[in-house]
Amino acid sequence: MVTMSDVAREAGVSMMTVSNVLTGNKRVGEPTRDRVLAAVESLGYEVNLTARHLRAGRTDTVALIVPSFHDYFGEVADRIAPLVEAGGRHLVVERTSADARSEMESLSMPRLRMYDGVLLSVAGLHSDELDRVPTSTPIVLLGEREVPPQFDHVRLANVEGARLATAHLLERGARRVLALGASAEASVGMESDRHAGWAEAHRAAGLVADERLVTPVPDFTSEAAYDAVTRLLDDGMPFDGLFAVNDTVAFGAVAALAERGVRVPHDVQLVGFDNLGVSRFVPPGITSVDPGYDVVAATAVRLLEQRMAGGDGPHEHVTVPVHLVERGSTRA
Amino acid sequence: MVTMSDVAREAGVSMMTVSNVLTGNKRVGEPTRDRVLAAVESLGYEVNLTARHLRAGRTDTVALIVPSFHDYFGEVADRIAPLVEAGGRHLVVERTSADARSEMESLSMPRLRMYDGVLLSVAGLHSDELDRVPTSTPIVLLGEREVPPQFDHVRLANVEGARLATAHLLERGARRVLALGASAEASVGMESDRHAGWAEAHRAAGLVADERLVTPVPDFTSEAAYDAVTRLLDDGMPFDGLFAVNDTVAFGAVAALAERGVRVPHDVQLVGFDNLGVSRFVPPGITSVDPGYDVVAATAVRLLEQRMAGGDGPHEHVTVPVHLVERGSTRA
DNA sequence: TCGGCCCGGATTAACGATAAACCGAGAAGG
DNA sequence: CCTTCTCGGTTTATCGTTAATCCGGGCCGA
Repeated sequence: MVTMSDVAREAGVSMMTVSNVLTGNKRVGEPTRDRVLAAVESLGYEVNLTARHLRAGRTDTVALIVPSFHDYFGEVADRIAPLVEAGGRHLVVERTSADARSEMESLSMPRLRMYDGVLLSVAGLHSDELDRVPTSTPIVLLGEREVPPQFDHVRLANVEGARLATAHLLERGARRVLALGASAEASVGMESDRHAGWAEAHRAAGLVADERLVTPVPDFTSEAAYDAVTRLLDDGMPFDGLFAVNDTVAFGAVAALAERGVRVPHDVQLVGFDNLGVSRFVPPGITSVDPGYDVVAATAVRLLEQRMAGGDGPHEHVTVPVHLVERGSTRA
Repeated sequence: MVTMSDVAREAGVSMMTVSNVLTGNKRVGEPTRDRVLAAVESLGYEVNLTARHLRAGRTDTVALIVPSFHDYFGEVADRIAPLVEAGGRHLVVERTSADARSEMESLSMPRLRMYDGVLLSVAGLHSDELDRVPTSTPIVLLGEREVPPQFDHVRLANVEGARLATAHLLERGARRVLALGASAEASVGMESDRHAGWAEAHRAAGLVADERLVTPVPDFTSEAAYDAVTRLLDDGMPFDGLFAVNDTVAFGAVAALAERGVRVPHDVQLVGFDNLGVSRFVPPGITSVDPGYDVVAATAVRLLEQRMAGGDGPHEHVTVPVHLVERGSTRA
């Protein structure tokens, strides 16, 4: 492997001069620079980033750690990447399994220290587990779980989004609104927040929410949602509105309804959450709560860059506003 | 920052002993090990991976480089991750923009050298550009473009898949099959291969493919597909079958057809390609060519691990077989 | 009883780069 | 004419690990 000292010898200069030419950290005379570049070219030299990182103490790299590359996380990742690059850093994405053990492992200090900063999408971890995550590397948390105060945190307006969605259904005349994937029991997190919003919308409309309409969806997959809705239809459970806690769940519901001949929005109106790219194209177009991806991404990156720049102000906990995007799955 | 030498001092041993305890590379006596571990614990020491990498010459990390985190690439990434982990290495995902400049940059030797191996999904690069990519790091290419022979390469049976899809449509009675997103002109790559399969199926059935049914879709987005199909319908272009070069494109088509009141599969039968997770749930269920994600992932990882293990056999160019998954968008 | 070996551990020497200090020579300034 | 800069470059000292070697002593077989 050709090293910087080979280049230095070839060009008849010191290693520092080669380094300076390559990084541009100090001025180097024109003729010398040319000799160095020629030597680099002829030897095919490429800097060893690992060595640079060790010496410089920076990696110029930010990690985004997500539970999967799908759906919501894919959308977020695609938006975060250019922002990080704009800050002159490189983005890499790592995946945790959704389970806490592996998530904890991804958070092992050795790995985190490889990055100048980390955006961590918290899926499986509880607040007290996060408490033990070391904080010497700047970290910004994303996601709907409760987190300890010593982290910056970006979350969605979950309760508000669910309320918007449900209120929209009620306004359009739905009276029995399924809360698909929601849960009153989950101690804290997306599913309980969205349950709360669902309930709140009912109260605000002077209606009583029927808790029997709260239907769990294991792992929030389309498959599980499909199964759950199919079972409800077979059991004859009456409903004329459906709030899905996310669009992935909504897709399963749409398929189940279509197969049973239940028309959307004629018989059942439906609203999802996340406004995935594909949701607009799933007939009849899924009305969905848009999480403001660009704002989520921009906020997360801004917070992280503040920390990486050495900012040590109080930790921010930002709730990003959401808005409803109306499509064909609810009546005009 | 607490280093290994701090631990060594605290435990009253040499740094090498600490290193050996931590890596397990050499046997260390029970009492000594305990003292070391106690010191590690009490000081909160964590190994510096950057330093380890520099010294050891390995990073135990594999990079998967993809054009975006969406769709096909998300599916592949989710399957590759566990396989790489199973090999005792860590996976990170990097994104290139689809454009060649940025893709070339991601391929800069310095970055590639940070990894023990690289899985590169080739989107924007031409064969002669790839020719200039240095090969000192083991690389396996994924994707449908033509690639130079000095790389291992995993691709799909594109022509065969397109043929399968089109033949299925013809068999089910379709006579004017749109080739949405295909192109006879693209010198080489996914869109021309799939065009070839479309044409081949017609020949095999003794039919003449009407080239006017070949409709380009810029960037292969759902939006562009929606626009293209809408325009065709408005122009009164007759067709009763639709082969979409991928499911993302198919989604756009489905939405356009639904909005214009064209029934699937009654008026137009439709087949996609990629069999994305959501395709099953988009009413009426998208018949799609399944690329055998698990095989793609397993093959790519196997080839890469062979190279990383020092294998220097001839470079393999594997074409993964595909199969058709029938759903409601084509007749039974 | 003695040479050879194994074991647990310490010493030495990098891995490949950069920060910081240093230095000679010409230019600028008083 | 001497001091003080600035410029262009070199020297020195690590960054935090681990591979390779070395070493003392107990144990073994002959």
